[in-house]
Amino acid sequence: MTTIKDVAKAAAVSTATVSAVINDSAYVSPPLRARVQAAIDDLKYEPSQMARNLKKGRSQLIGLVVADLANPFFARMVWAAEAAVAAWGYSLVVFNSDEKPENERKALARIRALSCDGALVVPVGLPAHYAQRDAEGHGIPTVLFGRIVEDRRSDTVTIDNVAAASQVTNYLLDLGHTRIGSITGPLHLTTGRGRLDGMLQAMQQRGLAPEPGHVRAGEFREDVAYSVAREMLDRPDRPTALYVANGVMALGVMRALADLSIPCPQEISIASTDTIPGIGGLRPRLTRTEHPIIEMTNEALRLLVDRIQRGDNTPPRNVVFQPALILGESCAPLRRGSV
Amino acid sequence: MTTIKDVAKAAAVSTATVSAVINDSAYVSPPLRARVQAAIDDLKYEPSQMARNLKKGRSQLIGLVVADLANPFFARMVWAAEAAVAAWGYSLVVFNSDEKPENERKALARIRALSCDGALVVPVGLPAHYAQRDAEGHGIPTVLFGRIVEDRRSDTVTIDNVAAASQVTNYLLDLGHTRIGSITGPLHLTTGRGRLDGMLQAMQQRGLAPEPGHVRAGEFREDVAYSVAREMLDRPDRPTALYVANGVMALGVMRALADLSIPCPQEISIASTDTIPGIGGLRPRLTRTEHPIIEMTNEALRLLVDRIQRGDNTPPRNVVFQPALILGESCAPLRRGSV
DNA sequence: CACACCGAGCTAATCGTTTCGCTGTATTTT
DNA sequence: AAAATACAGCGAAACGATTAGCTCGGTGTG
Repeated sequence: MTTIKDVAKAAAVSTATVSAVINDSAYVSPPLRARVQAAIDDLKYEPSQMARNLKKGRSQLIGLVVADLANPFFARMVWAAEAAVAAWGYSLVVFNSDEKPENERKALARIRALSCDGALVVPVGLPAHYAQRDAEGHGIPTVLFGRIVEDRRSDTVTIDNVAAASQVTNYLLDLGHTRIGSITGPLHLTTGRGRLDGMLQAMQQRGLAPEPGHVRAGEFREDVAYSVAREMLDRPDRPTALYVANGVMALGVMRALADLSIPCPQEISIASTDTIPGIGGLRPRLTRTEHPIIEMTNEALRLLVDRIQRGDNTPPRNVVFQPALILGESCAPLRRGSV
Repeated sequence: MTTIKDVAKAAAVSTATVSAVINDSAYVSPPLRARVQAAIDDLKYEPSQMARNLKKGRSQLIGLVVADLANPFFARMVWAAEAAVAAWGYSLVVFNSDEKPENERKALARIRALSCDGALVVPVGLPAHYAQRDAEGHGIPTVLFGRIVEDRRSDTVTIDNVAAASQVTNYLLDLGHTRIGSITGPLHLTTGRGRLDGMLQAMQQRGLAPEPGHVRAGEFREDVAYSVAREMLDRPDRPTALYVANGVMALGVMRALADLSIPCPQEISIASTDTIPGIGGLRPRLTRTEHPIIEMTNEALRLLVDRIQRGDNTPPRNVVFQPALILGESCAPLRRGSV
């Protein structure tokens, strides 16, 4: 590899001058500058980011830890994040915790070891880890995404899960449904707990409550939702409407309905928070809330870059986004007599 | 941050000894070792990968450049790649070229600047760029994925596109279809060209050829496929069966069918190469080939790590995977009289 | 008893940059 | 004309680690 020294030698100048030329960090007379530039081009010299970063104490790297890369929601987040960090001049190092605290720990350790300038994390739920930013304000700037954990030291960007769920549930209630079931995610996550709570709240406000067997919580996974749905919907006392907590689960439920030959929305109404991008071909189209992943990701990175570049030490900010209800054809008014 | 010097001072030893302890690279007497370890724990010292990498001339980073992060196929590839590189002890830096040569160039430049130890690239098609590995064998080990470009210096991992397409087309032909159309990708890519060729070959072997208006090539995108399909299928002379070149495009076609109220497979048979993971809820289930993304990605990284770790300088290897035909319900035998 | 040898740890050079502070010259100010 | 200021460029010390080579006692051998 050709180094700055080679260039310096070739141009018969000092390395300091070469550095000044490539960084425009000091005045260099035109003729000299030209000579140096010629040497650079000639030797096809490219400065080593590594050495530069070691010296400057930064890495131009941003770590992204998502909870489940197989989930299209997070895949889309990677997409948005890559575009955003590239625009800011950083590169994105991606980690998948797969909902496992142990993996998350490893990822964060790696992020520290690589001296990433910042981290965007979808936490799997154990508060301890994120204390990167310790008491004295040291540590890697971190933004927590999507899920709230007990950490008053990081910025957070989340969605209002309770509102999302109750919005969807209210829609089902407005259609006349009262036997509403739910399939939600892990209750130790705010995305799981909050959505279930929102659903329960909405029903409670109308003096209703779901039947015990109609409330299920599992993992945010297609196959889990599929089996839960098959089991719940195969019984005679099945609900007339079902609230599903996220996009992949909704897909699992639709698959179960197809397999059980239960027509939707004729026999059952399905509504969910979150959806999968690009499945417009799926009929019936899902009634669901849509979450502004891209805006959320951009905002998260804006916060992060703020901290990184401005050494911003103001108290943590917590940005909460609101979901939007999008109507599909997966819900129908309750047919009298089917209760 | 605490450095190796701090630890050395705290333990009253030289930095060499500390280094020996953390790397197990030389014998250190038990008592001294203990003292050093205590100092390390005490100061919560973590060696800086950056400094270490600068010295050792590697970065423990692998760059991944995909052609379209918004495509679930590549999202899944990221998922598989992250897992694989983590298992090998590397971290994954992700780039999206978005099918634009300019972005790809930037990504590769960045990969070089970061001194990534290797690169896995889904090329957008211009051969020049990948000449990282120059004549003298220098440059970053690179594996080209999915698409073939004129570069005899890199390993490649691809799928047999021609076989995939002709397999699918033959299936349609076996069902009696003769008016078969196709919607494929950009013809400058082997994934586009090859699939179209495979389809044409299969027909040719039975003495058939598609009608000119039934052969369309566009981008590998849902919305593009949607509009092409709408246009092609809204006409009276539409084909009785349609071959679609990839998963997202198939989704777009299904959406077009839904919007046009053309029942599938009753009125038209749809078959594709590639599909989208996790859309089992979509009915009818698509008849398609499935591509072993995970195995392909693992294999690609195996090749890459081989080159990196063994400094393997053997001639480039080209691994070609075979797709598997999976039957859904999106195809039906040709109804007599509908030709 | 002198010799070589060995084991345990240290010194210092090195990786490829950036940057502080210096030098020697040229220009301006008094 | 002397003093002050500015300018262009250089030398060398960092950044935080690794590692070749050295030192310095202690042991084993002839």
